[in-house]
Amino acid sequence: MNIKAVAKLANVSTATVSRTINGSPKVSPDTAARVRKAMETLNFVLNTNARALGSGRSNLLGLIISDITNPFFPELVKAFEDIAVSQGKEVLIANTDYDPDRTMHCVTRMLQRKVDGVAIMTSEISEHVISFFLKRKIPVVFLDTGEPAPGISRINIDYPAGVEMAMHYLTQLGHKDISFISGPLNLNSARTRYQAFMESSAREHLSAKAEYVQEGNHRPDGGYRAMQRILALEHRPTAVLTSNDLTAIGAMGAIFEAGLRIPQDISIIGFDDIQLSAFTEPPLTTVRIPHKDVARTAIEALLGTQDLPSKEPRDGAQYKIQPIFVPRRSAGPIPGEAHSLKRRRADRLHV
Amino acid sequence: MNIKAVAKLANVSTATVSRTINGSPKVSPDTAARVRKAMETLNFVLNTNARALGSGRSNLLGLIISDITNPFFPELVKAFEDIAVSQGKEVLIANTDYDPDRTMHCVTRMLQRKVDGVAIMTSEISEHVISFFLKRKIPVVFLDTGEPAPGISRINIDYPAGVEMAMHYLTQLGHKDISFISGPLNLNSARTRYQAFMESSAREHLSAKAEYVQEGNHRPDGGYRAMQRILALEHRPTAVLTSNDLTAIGAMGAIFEAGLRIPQDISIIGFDDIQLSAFTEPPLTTVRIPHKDVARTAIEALLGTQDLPSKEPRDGAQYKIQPIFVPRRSAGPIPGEAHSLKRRRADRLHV
DNA sequence: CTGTTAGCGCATTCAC
DNA sequence: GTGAATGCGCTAACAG
Repeated sequence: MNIKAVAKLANVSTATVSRTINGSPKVSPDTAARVRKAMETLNFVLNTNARALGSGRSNLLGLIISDITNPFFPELVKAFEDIAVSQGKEVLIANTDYDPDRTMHCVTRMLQRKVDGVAIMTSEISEHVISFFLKRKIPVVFLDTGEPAPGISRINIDYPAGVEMAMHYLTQLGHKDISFISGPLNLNSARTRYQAFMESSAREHLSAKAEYVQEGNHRPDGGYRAMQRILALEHRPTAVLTSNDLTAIGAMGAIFEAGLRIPQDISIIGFDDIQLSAFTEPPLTTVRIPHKDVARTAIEALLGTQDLPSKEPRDGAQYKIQPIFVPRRSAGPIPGEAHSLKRRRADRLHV
Repeated sequence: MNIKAVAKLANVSTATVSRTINGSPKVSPDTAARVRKAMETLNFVLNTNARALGSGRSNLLGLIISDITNPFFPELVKAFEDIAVSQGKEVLIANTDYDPDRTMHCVTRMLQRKVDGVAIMTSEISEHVISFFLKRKIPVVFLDTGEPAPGISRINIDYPAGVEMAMHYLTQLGHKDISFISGPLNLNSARTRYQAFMESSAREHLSAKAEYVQEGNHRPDGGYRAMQRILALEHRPTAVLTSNDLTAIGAMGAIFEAGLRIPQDISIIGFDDIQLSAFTEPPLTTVRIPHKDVARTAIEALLGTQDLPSKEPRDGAQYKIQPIFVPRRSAGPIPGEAHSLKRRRADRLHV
């Protein structure tokens, strides 16, 4: 059941079948119809491997992420996939699990399958690894860090701005002692957020005690443990900013277990705005990374201007994405002050 | 940079290169070494498309799921992928999004890429669709429903047992008025759990008021809304069982907003045991579906039926997986009773 | 508009 | 052990 069988049944050549499959305009409508009917009756399914081999194009877009288990990524993956499919592309996903060996394996897979482009959404990847793509002239788009270069575009999320929004919100509420629970500091992505916090903290002239910064692991258990350490401090902070929502959720558990209330006793703010954050108790105030924008931008960068309505440059483009502050109920005035919140807050079902 | 270039550099034929790549024992150690060195210096990467075309085998395992955004699935995907990779296979993932059209598209993708087997982890798929795989003798393993058949294995999670454990736990705590928030009842997977509840409810002689069962959507917002409806009832239940953890988390939000306490005023139990469930406040009592077992079993079923010489499709096996009850803190004695919990409960960091 | 032909890169008979 | 030759299913010139 290959193209030849279809050709025979439709009384045409394989070339004509191939043309109708690919929607070539130079096929007469009725032969096309005949071919389509033949495909139908034969239950013909195109062999993508053969097509890729023959044409050189795979119609595959690679997507490398750190850990599918972090809820931020599935949402990103879904958006990426939706847009890719709408552009006639497919997506090959690979998890690095923060492991260099495994990362190399992911890259090899991408190379083996001859992807038309790769979006690298984990910053834990060496420049050496990227060179594998560049040598083969495979477009690369990066999330998070660094400068654009020939053949490689960058999407930078404005972490400093995001952190600044959160910090400003807290200071406005009277907070002066603000803690930070970072991600694993051996990861670039986590360090970026950490540095943004340190800078913002200095800018606001806050007490930057070393013990106010605790390292987590971007998962709830790390946030839980880090928060326990913070709660054990002699001078406890009145607010905590976390490197991602999962960390915040873990931290909230530790706060409740200590018999404290959120936000009356301690305020907490997350980062990412995963779906669940609207449904924690209290709903989590957070800084949203607009994942649909990230996905759209990544695909735009990969495919260039031809296939998408926008007319951005293709090579070495740089995109900056602004996070969005989402005030919910986990952050409030400092204890003892009846500061009334002016800004509208989001509820569970809306923004 | 193909096999031919390697062959030339190593002074051998392409056949020999192919053999050393595939670890054929009939290659002399030192020619193999020479070939490997040549591959190294040329940065040779195998073209998987060509290999699949030439050999007929793709080394790809398909995995069809409903919605990557539901946290249960990433955990499953990860386990599946880990095991597949350890077996020298790769994984092609596809989301149906509960959409029949999109489901058909997923199946087509699998067929096009010539997968060696497919694990279908969504029950929303018609028998007609499966026939596409069976006709091509592609092994299929199903999660959730139905009987095994030639060429198709089934993994059944013992939902009735899981529901029974939860119900028994609640009745033991004195609960008689137990609500259920189902998933979307047009989905088989949701209906299965719903029916298990109804049967268990009848068995325990509980008040099976129609309004005690509310339909959700397996996402937090559905649980939230369904819970609001339940709380508006004149005779409010003392406990709620939900069709999955996400639903439970949404429901908890509604309970708190109504000014009620968990579990003092109302108990709640989830289903799945996603990672986050240990970190809700209070930690969610739930029924765990052991996703690693599911993944391992699925791959076993696929690989076991694959490389067999028989041309007739082998009869599919049937596997039954037992859920595990995970008592945490969201379920307690009925209001007003000082019933003390005998059983040990899991904390946030352990089981 | 349509057919013919020659690869794409690899696995796999067969010979040697 | 190794090499030469054939074909997997499709696309892409090039003719007509």
